[in-house]
Amino acid sequence: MSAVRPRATKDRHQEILDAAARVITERGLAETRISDVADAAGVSPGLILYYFDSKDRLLAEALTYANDDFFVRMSREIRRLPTAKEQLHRLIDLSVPGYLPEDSKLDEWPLWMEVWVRALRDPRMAKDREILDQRWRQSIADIIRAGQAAGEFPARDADEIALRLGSLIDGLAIQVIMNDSQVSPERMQRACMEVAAQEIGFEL
Amino acid sequence: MSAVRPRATKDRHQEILDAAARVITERGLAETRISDVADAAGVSPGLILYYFDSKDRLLAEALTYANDDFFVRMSREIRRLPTAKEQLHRLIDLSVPGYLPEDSKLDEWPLWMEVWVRALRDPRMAKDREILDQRWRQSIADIIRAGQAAGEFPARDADEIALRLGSLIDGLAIQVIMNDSQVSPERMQRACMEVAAQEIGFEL
DNA sequence: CCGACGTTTGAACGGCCGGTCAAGCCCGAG
DNA sequence: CTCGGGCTTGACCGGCCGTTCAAACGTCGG
Repeated sequence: MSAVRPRATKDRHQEILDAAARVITERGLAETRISDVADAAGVSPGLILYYFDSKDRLLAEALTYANDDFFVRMSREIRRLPTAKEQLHRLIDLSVPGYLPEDSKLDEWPLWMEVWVRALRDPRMAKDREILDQRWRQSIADIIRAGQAAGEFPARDADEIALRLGSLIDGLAIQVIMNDSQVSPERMQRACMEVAAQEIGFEL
Repeated sequence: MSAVRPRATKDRHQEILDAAARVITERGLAETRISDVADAAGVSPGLILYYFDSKDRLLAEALTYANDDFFVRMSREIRRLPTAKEQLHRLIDLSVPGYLPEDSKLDEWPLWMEVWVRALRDPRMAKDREILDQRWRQSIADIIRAGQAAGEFPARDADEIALRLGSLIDGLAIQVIMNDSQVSPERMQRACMEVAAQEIGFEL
């Protein structure tokens, strides 16, 4: 049946991408071998190269795929919440590494950092990174604008605030992920909420 | 003469570390080969391993060495300025990639990002990173405290502000370094100064 | 039951690169 | 001038890993 083959193929594709993302998360991009991915996916090494042109392409695809996936999940979850303030609160909580009890969800921050490093020299990855980052800022800005339109927040430059808040989250997340003894997840969460309240103009 | 040999040895050591830092900056940690460093230093590949135990050790040392060096240079330059406000201004300007006309000074941000990625799995590097990061926050906090003691700034929690400002700088620098079309060096500089003024409590 | 084709395997190849080493070089001491 | 010991070289080794490939497998259509 020709209708089942393409779907099976697509599944294999994604299975391998998932496995690759998992391996990269735990071993790091530089230490990830094709055979590691094969093991994680439960297939033979040869099959990896049957579905992907090269190791480099596979890893690059895995990085953007995983981050894109995280973003989609976050957006879907946030859209359910009624008020802008709650949405923002949730976005921050989801961004703090280790703050919420993760249900077997791989941490996206290490993958993000690999994207950064790779994007420095890989133009294709640089383009993907910029798109993902713009979406990230955009989604923050959209929440702020929605809150302003609903009268929740006073009128201010949403894009500028989104840039600052998003960058602050990035910078803090780096330290939290490194287990910095001075920057606990709780402290990061609090700092983000306070800055958000102050910049956007709402009460905590 | 036994007094001259140790100095020559130390020079060679540093020459190689410098060369390694340069190579890592332009090729990336993962793509840096021993022979690249040898070429950059103008010596033979064998000599690299005469001075360093292994490639891994060399690269790890080079990363912390270069970042430490940058930090020392920044501190020295800042200490010359008379007021806390000027010091802060200078610190921000120096932190914005590509904002000041660089005089043949290698950009430390790509090296920082390599440190982050490596620190995720290398405990020794993790320790060095935390120390460097603490110094970074500390130096911001010290400037703020000095300004408060001098009556330049109102009394607030200097450590908390330093954490926020430092993290904001990190997060913004990432995007600037990636040549993000929405985040120019000028925009980063302005955002940092405005946040600093607002958080610390001074007029621009 | 057969043939065909997409999928999967794992052995084998080949290049690359970290690390070793024996040999020379340089320079100062005696 | 000669000796000695660090310093430097570059050829070489060995293993690792990305990639290739021929063979096998399984499934579906006829």
